[in-house]
Amino acid sequence: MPTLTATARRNEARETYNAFLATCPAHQLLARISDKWVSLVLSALSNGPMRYSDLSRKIAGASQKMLTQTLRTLERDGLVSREVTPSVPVRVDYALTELGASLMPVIRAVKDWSERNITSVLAARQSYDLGATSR
Amino acid sequence: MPTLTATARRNEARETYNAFLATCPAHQLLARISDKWVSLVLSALSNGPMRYSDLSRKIAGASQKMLTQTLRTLERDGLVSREVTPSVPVRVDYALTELGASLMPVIRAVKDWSERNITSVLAARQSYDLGATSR
DNA sequence: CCGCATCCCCTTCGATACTG
DNA sequence: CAGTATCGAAGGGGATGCGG
Repeated sequence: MPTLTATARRNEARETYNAFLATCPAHQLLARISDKWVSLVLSALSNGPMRYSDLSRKIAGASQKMLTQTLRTLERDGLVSREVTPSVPVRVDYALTELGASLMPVIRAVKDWSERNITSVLAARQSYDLGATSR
Repeated sequence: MPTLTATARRNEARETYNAFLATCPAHQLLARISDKWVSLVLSALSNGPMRYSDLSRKIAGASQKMLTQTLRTLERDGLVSREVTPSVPVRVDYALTELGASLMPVIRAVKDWSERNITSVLAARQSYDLGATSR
């Protein structure tokens, strides 16, 4: 049954490939920084440390849950630091670590490319969509 | 009822913010290139044009559906070109456009940063997870 | 003030089968 | 060879309420 073996081989190839992807540094980190809220949080913190509530106000689109979750993963990855002041009420300050700061130029590069080329992309989309309707 | 108005204001703030995000070039394009398969497809094509089946073999982890979908959006955004040769059987070639090629340095920058700093990130994770278990 | 836990929707993605 | 169509499972993310 050649069909079965072909399918089996495809599955095996996929597994192998995905295992490779899981250990690929570039891909892991791309996945991190491309998270919907990560770039916004890092950008906000690039101007200096902020309290949780400040971030919450600044990044109004994020739910509490997403903001906390994002900050946790960033802390875990050593990109931001978290300092708790056990006063009443509690105060928590977040700041970019050195590692986090070193990532900013990369984020800026993405941003720069985007702003330079967004018009081309938008034009391409319009032209593509036009072709679709006339078909 | 102050609670209600507070909630209402948060919702309004969120909507405004999300509307802003939807029109933000940097965010739109970050979302594009950060798609799981986009960087892989672009990297594969950076060595020269490839046929659909070649891409499918090279990027073994992607399902047919995802590969096609990815190629469609990239074509729509003007980052890759799609050329159909109506022979029997059909032959379709994909290639990077000039715009797509101009994006490669940015992708390379992300990759370079990742490879330089992955050890730091991994170390940070380990230390973070250690602290959690001992707590 | 900060954050965790629960519930629930709704999108996303893989598997499979079918067309030109 | 190069897709398209449909279905079902899985998980992201919001709303809400409680705890320190």
